[in-house]
Amino acid sequence: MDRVKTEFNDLCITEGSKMDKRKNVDQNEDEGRKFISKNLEAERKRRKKLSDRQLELRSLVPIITNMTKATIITDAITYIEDLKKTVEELTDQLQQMETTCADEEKTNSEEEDIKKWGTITPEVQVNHISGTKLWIKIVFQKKRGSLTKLMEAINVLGFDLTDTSITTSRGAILITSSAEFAENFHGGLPDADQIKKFLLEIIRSF
Amino acid sequence: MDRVKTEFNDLCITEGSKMDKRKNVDQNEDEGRKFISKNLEAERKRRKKLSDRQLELRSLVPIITNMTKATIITDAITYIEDLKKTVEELTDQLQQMETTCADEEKTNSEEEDIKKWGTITPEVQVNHISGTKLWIKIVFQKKRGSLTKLMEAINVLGFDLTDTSITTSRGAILITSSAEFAENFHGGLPDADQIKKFLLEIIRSF
DNA sequence: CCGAACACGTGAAAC
DNA sequence: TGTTTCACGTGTTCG
Repeated sequence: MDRVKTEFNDLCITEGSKMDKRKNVDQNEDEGRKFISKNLEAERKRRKKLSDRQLELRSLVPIITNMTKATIITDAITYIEDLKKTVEELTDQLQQMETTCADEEKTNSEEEDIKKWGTITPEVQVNHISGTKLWIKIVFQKKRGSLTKLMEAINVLGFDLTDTSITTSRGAILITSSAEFAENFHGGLPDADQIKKFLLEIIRSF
Repeated sequence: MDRVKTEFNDLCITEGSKMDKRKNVDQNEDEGRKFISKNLEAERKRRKKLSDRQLELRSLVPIITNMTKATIITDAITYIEDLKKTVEELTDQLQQMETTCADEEKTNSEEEDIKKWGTITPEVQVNHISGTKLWIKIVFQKKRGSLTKLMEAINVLGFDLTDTSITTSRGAILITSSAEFAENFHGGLPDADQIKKFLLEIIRSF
């Protein structure tokens, strides 16, 4: 693959088109005399250095379409562009990841803040969703049998809890639930505010 | 900064050291005649192309220590190395992120597997921990009022649930809880296996 | 003046 | 064959 080193070290005499601009010509002889340019070796060195650099660059680039000098640079360019692109994509993904995980940790910390309150202020939220469906959130300080009593009370109200989540921590209980009003229950659907007051009364009675 | 374009388009005649290896020399004249090499323009074009490539490469690299050709390539090399490094770091970070988040998602997927069973096989686990403390795990298919009834049953047994976690999903209920036997309850502490059978009976009665 | 960097034209080899 | 790519030596410019 490597080209044969040309051993062409013949002389080269330049001739000006109009004026004789020659500087390093041997004044004594017009005849072909051996003359070496001053910067011959320097130029050789420079060329070698440049060649080495290009070789090094080529070794870094994974895909090489052609060994030629121009294509080496082209491949390097495309490679750099690819790398830039991947870096962008990765940073985007990582940022998304961080934001999502940050949200989760945020809720966690919020919960922990609630836990650290020590004594919980009772809280009841009742939201009417649609038809016989309600969304309930209850927070209260746990006591002996309080959860069972609350369940009984809810059952007395004529509700059934669906998709319930109950979290207890350090003596506090947080309940969020979708509640559905039992159709076969006697009496009409109570008002959301009524339910709220009723539940709050029960919790406070604990 | 740009070097002045040398308008040196003078002719160049090469002279062999011993033998005359000239090929394209005008045979009629030994005197300096205008002679153009065949691939003169081609070479010019090639050089221009190469120069353009290098210019393009230089435009991509952000930090440039020197305008010289060799340093351009060197800077490109260091830039590529930096990009590689950042890509590695980012992939590592992202992998860590994914693994940590994967754990959370794993539990989720496990739950989802449970959800997909469609019909749940009732399951009760009761483990004696210490003294009056038990650990209970209950899985069963939800029905109207089943949760309340279970709570009542547990209350009847003389237990209070502490640190309870109730998860409901697609009609299935999973309860894990630390249960404490009420001291003031009449009768002795039942056997764990007895409790288990009792709870299982209740669940099956739903 | 010297060293570094460059564009140039050229011959030769490779495809 | 011709086209392309390369290394070479050189003149020139700039610091």
